[in-house]
Amino acid sequence: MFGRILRVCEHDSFKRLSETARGITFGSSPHGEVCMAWLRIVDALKAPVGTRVTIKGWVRTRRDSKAEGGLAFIALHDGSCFDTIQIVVKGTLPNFASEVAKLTTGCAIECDGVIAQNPKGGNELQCENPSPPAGDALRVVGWVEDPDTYPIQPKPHSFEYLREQAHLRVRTNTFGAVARVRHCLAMAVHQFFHQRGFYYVHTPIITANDCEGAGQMFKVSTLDTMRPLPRVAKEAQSAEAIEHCRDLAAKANMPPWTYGQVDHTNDFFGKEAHLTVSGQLNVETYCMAMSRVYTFGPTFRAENSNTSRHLAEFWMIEPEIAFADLNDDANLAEDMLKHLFRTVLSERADDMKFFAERIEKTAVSRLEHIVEKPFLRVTYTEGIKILEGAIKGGRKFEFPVKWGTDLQSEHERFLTEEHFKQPVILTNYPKQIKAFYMRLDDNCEPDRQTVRAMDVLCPGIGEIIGGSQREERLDKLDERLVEMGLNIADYWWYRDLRRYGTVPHAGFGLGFERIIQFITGMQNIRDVIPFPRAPKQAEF
RNA sequence: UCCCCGAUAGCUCAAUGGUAGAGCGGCCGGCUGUUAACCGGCAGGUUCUAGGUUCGAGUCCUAGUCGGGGAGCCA
Repeated sequence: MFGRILRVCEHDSFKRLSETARGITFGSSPHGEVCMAWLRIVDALKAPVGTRVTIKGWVRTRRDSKAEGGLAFIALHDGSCFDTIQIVVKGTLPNFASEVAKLTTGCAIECDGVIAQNPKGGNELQCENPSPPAGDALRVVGWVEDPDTYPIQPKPHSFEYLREQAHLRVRTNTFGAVARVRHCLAMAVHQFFHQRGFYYVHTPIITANDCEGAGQMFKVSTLDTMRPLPRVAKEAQSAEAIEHCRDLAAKANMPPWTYGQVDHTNDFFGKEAHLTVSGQLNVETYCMAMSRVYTFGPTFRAENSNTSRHLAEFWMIEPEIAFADLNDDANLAEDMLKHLFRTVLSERADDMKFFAERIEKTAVSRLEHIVEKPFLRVTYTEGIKILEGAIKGGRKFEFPVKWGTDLQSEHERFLTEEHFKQPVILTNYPKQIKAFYMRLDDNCEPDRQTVRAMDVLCPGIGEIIGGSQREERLDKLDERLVEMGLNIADYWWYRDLRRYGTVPHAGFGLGFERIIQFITGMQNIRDVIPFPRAPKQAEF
């Protein structure tokens, strides 16, 4: 009767249905029975014509026709792919006038029907009651209570507006596509490292190191800072007075002030604690035993940054490789980026096609272009020469170009967007503008000392990766700590790595949201993370 | 944090200091295997907040809040 039907017959288990639907095979049932399987839309769009299935999802649009005694066309999405499936509902359904005709954008429905060929090509679902009838073929699972004020309409919304509707914006095609691409990339990151023998290390989110030194940190404390602070007046500070103050504070779970400073001895960790700004220092310890490791987790920066490329909470990927130098590090970064690009092009072709059509014309073509040829590698010093040459040629920059100073955004963008027009790995920066743990280059001119650092610059985004070979020599590391005014004692366990079996090693940090931005062409970083955290922004 | 721009119907935007408008969406009707459908009608407003200038402020001034772009910090 139905030509081809599902071989499997599942009814009520969400999990079993989903698993079954993935590996479903189609063909004639030996018993001729009618089976109703819940298919995700991605599978329904590929199912053979005549297959009888159930589909569940949310209405994107509904249009009506008076033809054939009344028809309703519903575009349904369920997140399984970019495309919606069209449900064609016959006017003969008992609940057609009472329910189907009243469906609006956002309603949740499930419908039974038969896969059919759409006159314009592709699959659609003919929703009709089975014979004999066994309940309504289209069932409304959840109504939209007031269609007039439902925030997501079937029309282009501004990203700024949708940011204020972050709990609903994933129902739009853009944010659905971003969510699938984000997932695809996260899986591809793990796949890339796993295939190359890296171990995934869960570095801590809370840290009591005050030595991370990468900008402003969020404080983590259980002290009740809402209460008045017992404090000892400067002129009355005696040992007894301070002790008394500490007692009071300990009993009240308050942060006592002594000598004008918060005393954290009563705090949860007994010392000042923060949210991590990087897993690098911790993951280096695992690198010195496991050889190839990486972290992939949330990272927090309390900087008051209001830009399209910064978040207060973002996800960072930080590999660390032992017995390796800066060149190995750059190779790893290049291989990883190319793996991510290839994976997203093949696994999320539907979403990438959308980004290329509606968000950024070159979204697909530039990735295809990039994976085909090696990244350029240029030293900082060569980069400066190129910039100086451009200035001589009449190019104007707001900031001066001078060896020994950090490159400004405009300089980086000039190199990657105008001069090379492709990703560039810039290496060997002057030591005074880089972190203490980066390895000093050998054989430098005395007044032009550089470190084995690298930045990967991409058109449109700027710096997407920052990395370096680490200083593995204890004496050199200590010199750098002192030079930068850091307290050597605070770094005791990090220094131990250089005392016990030290080896050359290297690593980098990749901002996960920035790579998603680069791939999708989404201009604001707040639109590539589900619930962005930024200054004055933590509503959801 | 600094510089610039903005805030008007559910959404996107108009409106010379002088009666608050359109498109989309919603509702009603027409047409239609439609698919960002189309055609007609209806409803929908404390013009971000608080002050000020003016006979009169959506419009000008001051402050604030929020949003956007750029910069710094970085990933």
